[in-house]
Amino acid sequence: MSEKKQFSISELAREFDVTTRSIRFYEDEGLLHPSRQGQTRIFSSKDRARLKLILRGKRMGFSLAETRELFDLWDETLTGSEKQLLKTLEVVEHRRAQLAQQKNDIAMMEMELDAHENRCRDALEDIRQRKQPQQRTA
Amino acid sequence: MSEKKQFSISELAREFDVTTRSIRFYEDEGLLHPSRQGQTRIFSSKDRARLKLILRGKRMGFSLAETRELFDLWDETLTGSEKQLLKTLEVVEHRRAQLAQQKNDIAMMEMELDAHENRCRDALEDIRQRKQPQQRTA
DNA sequence: GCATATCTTTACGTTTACGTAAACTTTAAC
DNA sequence: GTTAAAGTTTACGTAAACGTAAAGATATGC
Repeated sequence: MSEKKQFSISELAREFDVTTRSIRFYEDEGLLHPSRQGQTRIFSSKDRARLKLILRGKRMGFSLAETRELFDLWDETLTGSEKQLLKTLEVVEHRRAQLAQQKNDIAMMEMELDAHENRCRDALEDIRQRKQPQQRTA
Repeated sequence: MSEKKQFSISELAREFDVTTRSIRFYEDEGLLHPSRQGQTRIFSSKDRARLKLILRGKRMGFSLAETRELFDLWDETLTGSEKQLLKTLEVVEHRRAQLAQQKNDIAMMEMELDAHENRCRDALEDIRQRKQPQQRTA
């Protein structure tokens, strides 16, 4: 079914454009748990998926600690007590709120980019027509 | 028109829940340019707006350097050469791509949160009914 | 059998974004 | 006139997330 089940550290590094140092660091921090063949790390497709999630988290501005918190919660889901599960639901709600905030932030920023792009194009027009920049109606 | 035009450092710190240290740091890094009354910093409503943007950038995972790049570009728009303006448009496009990626990331994450919340609720049901966790159909 | 490539561990260095403390000035209150 | 509150500069400290270099094991090609 799946494309491949095992990966070397440099394969993953190439695929996701990160250094091997980073991958080893993520393991040290408890975000990845590759198995070993002798001394050499063997990464499963689950590790690969997790690496993808780590990098997505980084793009979203999450710290490694935050991403690890999520990983730990997911892992707990099968074995957790009622109390743990309830706490998980709280964390999930908190993340949702964060995402809502981020969506808002993105929308605002997009509007600003639109506005500034327009100003920029106007300024370009003025330059190209060798006109003095005119006062435009807001 | 505007609510207020001048702010002390601690007023801004309270309003946005940051430390004065951070605000001074942002000034050192060239992100804020308060005027001075003697030795004391006086922040304008423009500074206040910028501080808001800095913090929004942080929520979105931008570094201070990235936010400063935007500020500098905006400031350049009025005085910039054609070449500078064209470069600005490039940067704007790049930011748009980033935002598109982030929106994608957020959508994925929301789906995962949904899935995990459901799993979590199922597990809770099982516990509350003192049943053995059954194999559910995927 | 020796070079090359890929892997390993260990460890110190670096950047970013502040925290924290010390020492001092200025303004307001009593 | 001195105590308290808010401001200042200077400077060392710190956590996160790696970079970078050293020194060595392991396998593969020629």
